[in-house]
Amino acid sequence: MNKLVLIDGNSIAYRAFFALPLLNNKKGVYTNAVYGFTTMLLKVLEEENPSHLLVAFDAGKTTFRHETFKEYKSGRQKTPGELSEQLPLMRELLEAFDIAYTEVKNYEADDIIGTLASKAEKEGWDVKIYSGDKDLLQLVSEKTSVALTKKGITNVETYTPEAMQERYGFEPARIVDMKGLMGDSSDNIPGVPGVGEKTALKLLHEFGTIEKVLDSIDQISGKKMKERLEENKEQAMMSKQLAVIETNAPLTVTIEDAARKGYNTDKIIALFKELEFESLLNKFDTEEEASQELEEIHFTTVEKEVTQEMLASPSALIVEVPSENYHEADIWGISIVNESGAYYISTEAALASDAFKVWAADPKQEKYMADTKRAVVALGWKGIELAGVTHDILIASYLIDPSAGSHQVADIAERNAQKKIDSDDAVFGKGAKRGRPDEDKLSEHLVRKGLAIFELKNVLEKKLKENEQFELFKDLELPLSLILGKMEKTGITVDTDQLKAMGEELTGRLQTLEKEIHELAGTEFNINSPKQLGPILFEKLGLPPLKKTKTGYSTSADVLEKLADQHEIIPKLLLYRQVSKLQSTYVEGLLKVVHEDTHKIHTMFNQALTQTGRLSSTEPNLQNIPIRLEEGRKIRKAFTSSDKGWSILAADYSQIELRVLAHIAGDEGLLEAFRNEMDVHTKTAMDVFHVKEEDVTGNMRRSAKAVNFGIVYGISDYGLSQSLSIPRKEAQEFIDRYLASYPKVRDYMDSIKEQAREYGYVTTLLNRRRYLPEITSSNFNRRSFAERTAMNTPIQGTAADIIKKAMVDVTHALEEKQLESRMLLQVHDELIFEVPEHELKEMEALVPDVMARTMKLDVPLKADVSYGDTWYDAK
DNA sequence: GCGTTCACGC
DNA sequence: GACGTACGTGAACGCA
Repeated sequence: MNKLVLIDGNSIAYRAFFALPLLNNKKGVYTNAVYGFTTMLLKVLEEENPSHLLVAFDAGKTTFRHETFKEYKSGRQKTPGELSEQLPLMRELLEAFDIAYTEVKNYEADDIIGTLASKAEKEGWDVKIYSGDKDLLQLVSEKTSVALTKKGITNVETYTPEAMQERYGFEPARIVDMKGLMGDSSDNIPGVPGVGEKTALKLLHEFGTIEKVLDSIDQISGKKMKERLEENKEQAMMSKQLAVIETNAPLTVTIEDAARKGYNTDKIIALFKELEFESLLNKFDTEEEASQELEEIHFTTVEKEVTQEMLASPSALIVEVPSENYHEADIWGISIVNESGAYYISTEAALASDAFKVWAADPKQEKYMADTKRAVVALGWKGIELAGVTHDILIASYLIDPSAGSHQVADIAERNAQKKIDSDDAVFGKGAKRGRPDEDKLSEHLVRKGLAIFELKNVLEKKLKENEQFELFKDLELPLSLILGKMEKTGITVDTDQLKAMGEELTGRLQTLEKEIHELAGTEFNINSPKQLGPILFEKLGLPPLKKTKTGYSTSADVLEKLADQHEIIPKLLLYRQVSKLQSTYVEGLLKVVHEDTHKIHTMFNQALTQTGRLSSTEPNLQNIPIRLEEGRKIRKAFTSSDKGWSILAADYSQIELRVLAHIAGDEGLLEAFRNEMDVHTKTAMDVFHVKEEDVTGNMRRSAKAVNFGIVYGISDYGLSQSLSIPRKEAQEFIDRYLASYPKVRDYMDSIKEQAREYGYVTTLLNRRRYLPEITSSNFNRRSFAERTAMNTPIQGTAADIIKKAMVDVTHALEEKQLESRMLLQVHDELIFEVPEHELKEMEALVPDVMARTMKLDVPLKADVSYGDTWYDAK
């Protein structure tokens, strides 16, 4: 059976354009709409596998509809230039795919689709239409279905006559009646003023068609509504007429012209390459990838003895640790590149060589690396010291542009030197397929990476200096990477018996809760599945669904909390969620990663990931161990010191972000609060609500705290309204009052946005940089997000700068004073140590002092400190 | 394997 | 009208 797919080209392009960030290729050509259109096209080809396929485009500005109504589509914002320049590219793409497309003067894409669909139906074909425009729904029939884009581009909702009935309660042809009543502001179709979707549906359900509605005006309730309908009879009829899709447009193409042909892979690859659609290329470019374009290289393979000649300074050094987790990990091989040559050294040869070990540990022997921490930790586990690293391209690349998705050698090379080398994934395979390649392939790849580093070092160093980021790189991030490596390798001791005991208790409670919940629900189901839980709460038990997700009902905690007193099951569900989170993520999750013999956990800090300069922590994440609820906080009892008689000491910055804000903005009110060591949320409440300290109520302080939180994290009025459960308008009022109270903060917010628009990026106190290309976006949401980011990043990023510097300073202080205490963790504004008893008093004074003095701001920095036997007790 | 939903921290 | 709202990581589910 023939199957014709018709795509509304302009509509899909429009959707794609707004759904995706403004991508462009190296030549500066915008590609996001073409990209989105392409992904949609590929999905259609794969899922529908149609025998016939055609893309319809709108032609020109005027259509036959303008004869009926000359204002048709007037007032519509003109298509952004960034989008219109992509339309020709879409045609190029369709030609490469050898897919039919057409446009017809005086007609819209809708009419072409309507005409072809009607012809195909008459031939008995199946038809499917893809668009973002609801008008097309009038074409739905037993033979024709319409897929409307929902969210993004490839996420569609398909309408059949049954689905129409379910959604609208009427047959497809009534869509035009609905539009006749409602109008359509985007097409400038007037309809009947005051009638929206709800009223239109009500009227149509009652009377059937627009004509019948207008014939029965006297039966309609509401004086105002009667008047409106009476006054706008003609306008309504005209609006309906405008909405009707022409199914007999004069076409030059026939449905047979839409027959699919095989496409030309070479053309597609060439176009994808030009547009830089890397991810899509893989689908077509299976064989070609290989090393054919790579430059020729020469190197020496060392299986036995490492000679002095190979160990020059400076050298690029690759220590290949291929597994994601580098603790106690295999090293596949080593390469060294320097003035004397390029060498691949087998791991065995290197580790057996005293010369190599001495060179590696010699701080005077300069090394350039990519991901120093990975190598330092992996070598550290094998008892080999590494020092003298003076450049790390991973860190340099991250500082130059944290938003660059990958900082792998191959990607850095491509971005910064147009130098082509294979990615690790291409050489080693990824996921389940990853494995050690044969020795020739491995050695060549490692040497290529070494050569790339040797070249890239100069390029990146130059960029860092241009950006005034060289000090940030050299004095902060590079030393920090070694410090982090040491912390990771040291690890933190976990009392597994304690964890296991907690696990058993939690299991018991979960079983009881599960039984109770099933009884209250009257049926057994998987409580962990929102998909199963939703229908039970909102259908079976009849609770009101307050929020929806794209796949069904939302059952998140904030929804459940609002329903807490409506059904006994709700508090039990909330408790179940809380307990099962503790069980799965924290008890079971942590036990899985505790080292059997040492009882230690070794996390990995990612130093080159966040857009703000913060660290992140994985396998496990030790930056989100529970603290707010007592129940969860007990997990911290399992984190202990590694030696008897030692303590866990924690020091955390007090309100570091707000202090940074006070400093950057120079706002007297805020500065005063900190200089006088006031409770900053109370102070904010006083200033925002214009009351005396003693008149600040709990609620005022709570609101003030939420606003401060919002300022620190850059949330929107929407975000604030969510956190305070108040209408968005009130949230906006809070923000306005805040800014009125702190005028210098308002000035800062304005000037930082201006700076972002002018330079395209914002910076922190230590010149960390974040680019914000969307600050000039014509899309409100994109632009707003970029603006909030512009305001927030200097605050959060400077706070990150400060604690990172404190870590370097503390490390130096520990060395200088020859203390045995060890730094174990960083949690954004907090440092955790293990401390022997005889150093406790000294550390208690030293750490907060170093933290406070690490940077001089216009406000004092303050750190609080505490200690105890476990992390729990350090409170 | 991958996307979605939920929940933890700052 | 689009559209989705601070940043991260991880677990479980359910689809492919």
